[in-house]
Amino acid sequence: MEENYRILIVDDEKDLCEILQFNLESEGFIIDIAYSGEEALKKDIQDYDLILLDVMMEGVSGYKVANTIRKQLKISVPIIFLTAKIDENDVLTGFNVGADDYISKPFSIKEVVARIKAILKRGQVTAGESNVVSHQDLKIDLKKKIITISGETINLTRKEFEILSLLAKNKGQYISRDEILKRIWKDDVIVTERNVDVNIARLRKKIGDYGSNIKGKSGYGYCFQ
Amino acid sequence: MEENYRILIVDDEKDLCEILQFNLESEGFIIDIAYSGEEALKKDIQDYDLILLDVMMEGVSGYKVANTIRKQLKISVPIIFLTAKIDENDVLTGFNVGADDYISKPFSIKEVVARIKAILKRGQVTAGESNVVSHQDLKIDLKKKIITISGETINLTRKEFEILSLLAKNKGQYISRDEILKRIWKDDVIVTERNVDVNIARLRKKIGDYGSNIKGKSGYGYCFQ
DNA sequence: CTAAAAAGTAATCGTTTTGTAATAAAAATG
DNA sequence: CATTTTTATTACAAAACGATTACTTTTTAG
Repeated sequence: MEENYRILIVDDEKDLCEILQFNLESEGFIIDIAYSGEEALKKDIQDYDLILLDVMMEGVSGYKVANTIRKQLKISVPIIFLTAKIDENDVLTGFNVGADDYISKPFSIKEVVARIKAILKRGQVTAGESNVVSHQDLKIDLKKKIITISGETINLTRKEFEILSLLAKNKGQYISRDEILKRIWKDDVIVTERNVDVNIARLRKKIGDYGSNIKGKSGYGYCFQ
Repeated sequence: MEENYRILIVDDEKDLCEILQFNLESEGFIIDIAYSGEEALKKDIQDYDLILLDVMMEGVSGYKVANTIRKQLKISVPIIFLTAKIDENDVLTGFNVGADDYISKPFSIKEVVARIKAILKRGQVTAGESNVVSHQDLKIDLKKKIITISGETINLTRKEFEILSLLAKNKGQYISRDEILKRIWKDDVIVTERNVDVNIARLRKKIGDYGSNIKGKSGYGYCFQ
């Protein structure tokens, strides 16, 4: 594991934190610690590659932290829950807030390391593949989230970018407004389908000549070609 | 999992649906939900890569849904049954109607995800490519919802496309107007049977020479041959 | 806290699709 | 073969759909 992954440990048991820190650091990870939920949320979550999160903490619980990270901060960093509970219901709650794994205390350090590596590896594979979609002079860098036309950067908003990416990734195929909403807006908020239209219009304007590459067809949706 | 697989969850337990939805979405799947068998059959089954189907539902049961998908709609999308029953007989019935897997409640989310991935991986070859029905030079891409004649795209409206697909999927078989209405118009609106005629006429015109492949027979309905 | 940017809403207008009804043509029936 | 029933076609009307605009709310960043 050559890359130096950053891991945030969130647990109010100081001793446990230190044991984890020591072992994970000797595995080459960069460790940061928060001793409470409140403290964790003050960190720049974006900066970490993985979070080890204790479920049972005074004040803001681990579930609450995870929920905030997912629903409010909208960060998809992998989360591994640490818990003393072994109840099936808890496992469900954990997954409910988007946990990537669930380790019950007491656990062996080996196990924790193995799971962390498994998850980080999993993310790497998908990260590795090509992340630039291009069509003639229009290039979409899916990872950097920028598009360029003849090398010149076009300033798109997040939604505009997502829509263009989605359409470009499915070149030649019509995608319904409903599907676009489902895939880009998820169900964070309930918005009208007109919203898609409006964003398409803004997008078309911004990408100039390429605007006409986005076709709309009654009853089918939009298509990039 | 880079490709965005679409999964339809059919279950009348709303909570369970949501847990599944949340977790599968965080795995990168695109989720759609139907809270009953009836609702499921109104969806465009063709659009999904996999269906998670509860067996025990009020009204139209999971078995019935699966049966309709296989026998009537003639769609070979993978189906995973979800069930509280652990009776061996039920397992048999499930596989009988073409289930690809069978998961008993209560199940862990992990298990569900693992099985879904296994099935999608298995069917990778077919899942990626689009489902095409062809007759000589006329090709109907059921997923992209496009028809081409000698490679040239023919512009069909949604209803026209649906009718042609239905007839082509049941090549050589007469389908009554009543049946066509039931399958394509569902019971959204009540329209006269003449409507079918009109759409057939429009369709025939658009597909040129192939128009004569759509036969009408008094008292029987229409047939593509 | 304020200003700018982004996202969302609503209203309007033009277009496409769909539905209906009238009529002509074809098929079935006796 | 005449009559009734069913089907095909056409023209038109209604409804649904989509693009665009102006405006409001929300979010972001300084």
